[in-house]
Amino acid sequence: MVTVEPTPSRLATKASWLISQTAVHSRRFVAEGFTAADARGYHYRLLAALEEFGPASQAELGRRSRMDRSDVVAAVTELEGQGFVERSADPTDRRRNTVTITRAGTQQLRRLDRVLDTVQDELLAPLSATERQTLVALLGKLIEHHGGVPTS
Amino acid sequence: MVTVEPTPSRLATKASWLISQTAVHSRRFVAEGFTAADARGYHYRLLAALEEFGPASQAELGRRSRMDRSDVVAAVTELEGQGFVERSADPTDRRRNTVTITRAGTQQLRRLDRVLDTVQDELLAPLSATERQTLVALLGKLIEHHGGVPTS
DNA sequence: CTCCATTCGTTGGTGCGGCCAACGATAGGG
DNA sequence: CCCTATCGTTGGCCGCACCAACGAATGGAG
Repeated sequence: MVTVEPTPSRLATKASWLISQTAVHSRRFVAEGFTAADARGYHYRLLAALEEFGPASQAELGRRSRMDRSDVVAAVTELEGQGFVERSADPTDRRRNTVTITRAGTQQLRRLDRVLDTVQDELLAPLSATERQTLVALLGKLIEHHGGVPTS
Repeated sequence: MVTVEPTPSRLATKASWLISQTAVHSRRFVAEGFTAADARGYHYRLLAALEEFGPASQAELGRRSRMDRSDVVAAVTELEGQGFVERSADPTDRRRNTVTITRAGTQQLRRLDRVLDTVQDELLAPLSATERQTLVALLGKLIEHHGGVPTS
């Protein structure tokens, strides 16, 4: 069956645009939920990395969560101010700061996790469960290919 | 069959992160190709809208290409400086500027189109033709749902 | 015909995410 | 011991998206 579509607006054929545009919507949703929790994307990424892989130096954190060292500085400072992480001097290497997630930080992480789950539902609303899985799988494949996820 | 995966790194389960991250890669590719052509994302969107729907006022252009009026001003000014569009006073409404794409502008659009096709291939490299179609379809569905594409 | 609300172009500013250059301090291998 | 690499930090830049406000112009209601 050939359905005549209303001209797919050339943009709609460009994956790069589709992805960027979807990211815009996603960011909007995330921003809404996160500002309510007084957090930003970087915060979640740092907290998640800390919980998954344990305390680490800031440089190491940057590698794990794919952030620039300088951005880690700012984010850690903010998280520290909120009491979600602690900076301590690394005794074995005085160049390093060991960053540790606090109890409150773990709680914040849980909070943000819930926010992201809500976002998930809003963002993927028009997709069936199967489609959602497919989308996540495809995107995962892409990211895996392009530099991959910090998995160790 | 149960394959033991290396712990999907909680981030990899968050669609919002997957999308944002994929967008980052996409943006990087696009930026590479576009800076070579001395263009930016906004430029493509404007040129594409102009070619598809014809000359329009800046406000109208903003609606078509989902940009803020103020950003349209800047982008049109740049495109005008490059000779890709022309600003002319609308005789029927002196508030409006009628923006028209030039011959050179159309050529630039073709150029950028080719760039985006190249980006497409790099970005979607790990996906089969079928998977690419699926991905595009799913993303299209999402965008359609959230505000949709400027199709008229 | 006179108001009033609306639209348009424009200016200027905000925020996030991502990046780069440079610095002083420290570590560590040749 | 020197040289290179790493670490934290500062300061800056870019792209994209968005908002507030302004004067100029429009158009409809009374």
